[in-house]
Amino acid sequence: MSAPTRETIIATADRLFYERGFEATSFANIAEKVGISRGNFYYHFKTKDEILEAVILRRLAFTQDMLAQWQAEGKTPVDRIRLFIHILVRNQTKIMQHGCPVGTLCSELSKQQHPALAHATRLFTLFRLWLSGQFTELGLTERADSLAMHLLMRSQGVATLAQSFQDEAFVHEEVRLMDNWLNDLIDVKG
Amino acid sequence: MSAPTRETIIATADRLFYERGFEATSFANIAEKVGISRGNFYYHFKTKDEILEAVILRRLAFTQDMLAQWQAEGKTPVDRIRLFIHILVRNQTKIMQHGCPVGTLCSELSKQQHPALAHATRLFTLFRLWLSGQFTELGLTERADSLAMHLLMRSQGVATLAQSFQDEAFVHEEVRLMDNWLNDLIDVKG
DNA sequence: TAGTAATTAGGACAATTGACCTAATCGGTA
DNA sequence: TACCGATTAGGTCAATTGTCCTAATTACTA
Repeated sequence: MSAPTRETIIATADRLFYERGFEATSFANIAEKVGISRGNFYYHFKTKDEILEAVILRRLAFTQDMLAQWQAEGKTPVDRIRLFIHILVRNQTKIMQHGCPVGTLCSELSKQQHPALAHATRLFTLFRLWLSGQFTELGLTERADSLAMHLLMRSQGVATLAQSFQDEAFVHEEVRLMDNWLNDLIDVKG
Repeated sequence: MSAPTRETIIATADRLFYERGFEATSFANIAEKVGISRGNFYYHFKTKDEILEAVILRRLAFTQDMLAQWQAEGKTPVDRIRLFIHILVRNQTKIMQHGCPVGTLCSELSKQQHPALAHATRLFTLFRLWLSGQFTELGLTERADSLAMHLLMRSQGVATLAQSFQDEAFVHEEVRLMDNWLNDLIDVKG
């Protein structure tokens, strides 16, 4: 199996699924962007679900790498949680254009009642468990999972409204509120 | 023009767009559900964008009616804001199945760079202005719009995660937190 | 060099899409 | 009754979809 070609296909599909959505992206679209024939494409992936599966696996791997990097980069749990919060600012342009890669994919798969929804939700779970670990480390063991879900919820809400309203100031304001929320959380604790 | 047929088509399209998404719903799907021929359908709506426009207008009208009813039903601004918060519980089943009707539509139209996105966003704006009015009435004039966006953001986030995780308890917990948030807001003020 | 497996290209397939057309039928009016 | 516009049904159109097949080409090995 030719790793480069296959990897290029997955990377391109990943980008197109994010920018246009899964259903709206066709085999022809991907093949064209990659610069190969549809026949060649079919040699690597028999069905559309198969390429979707590969894209999700790729995203899972990339997400795990990113979380591992945050784990090394942030000196304290609070620093690390802030790294999560600030993806909204770092990826602001893309989020305002296409929303959150995880949220929009899950939403689409859910509507289509697609069996891969469970796999896609695993992406959320990665963040959930990682965030929950940070809160546990802060001594908020019992509330850790709820707090993780709460932060996930807020980032999803910001992404959705940012995509609709195209309002840059709103994103910054909500990120500021999340920072304050985090500060209050450790103030009360300490 | 036959109002009943046309209205039935719009209502059916509205439901299908919500359940399956706009792109994933075809003329044939709608016509079949309504029980008319595709030719008849085309008599009422020339293009797919035309039926989308009609659906958005219908939703705008229904939303305005709902907000007017809340305005009459809630005795205080706080009561009215709570009516908004608790749609998450009242429509929980549908939200867990298909997400928020407004958020998922805007998200899809944004990905397709569909010109009707601006119209769909008007749905958000209706809620935004109405909520902002309630906060203003509470004396929080300067922060009113930010607070409105904040509540919209939270309801969107809850809807997205509820759709992905299918977690009923999470929805109730976040609604409780929103209630507390509202209480704190008026405590600080008073 | 010869041969074999991996890879690629190009086309074909049935099904479905949005769009369009024409003929039939309906309802109310003159 | 005769007429006419409003409504409906059914069929057609080119384009695109996911899927599949076969032949050519490449890369590697004996």
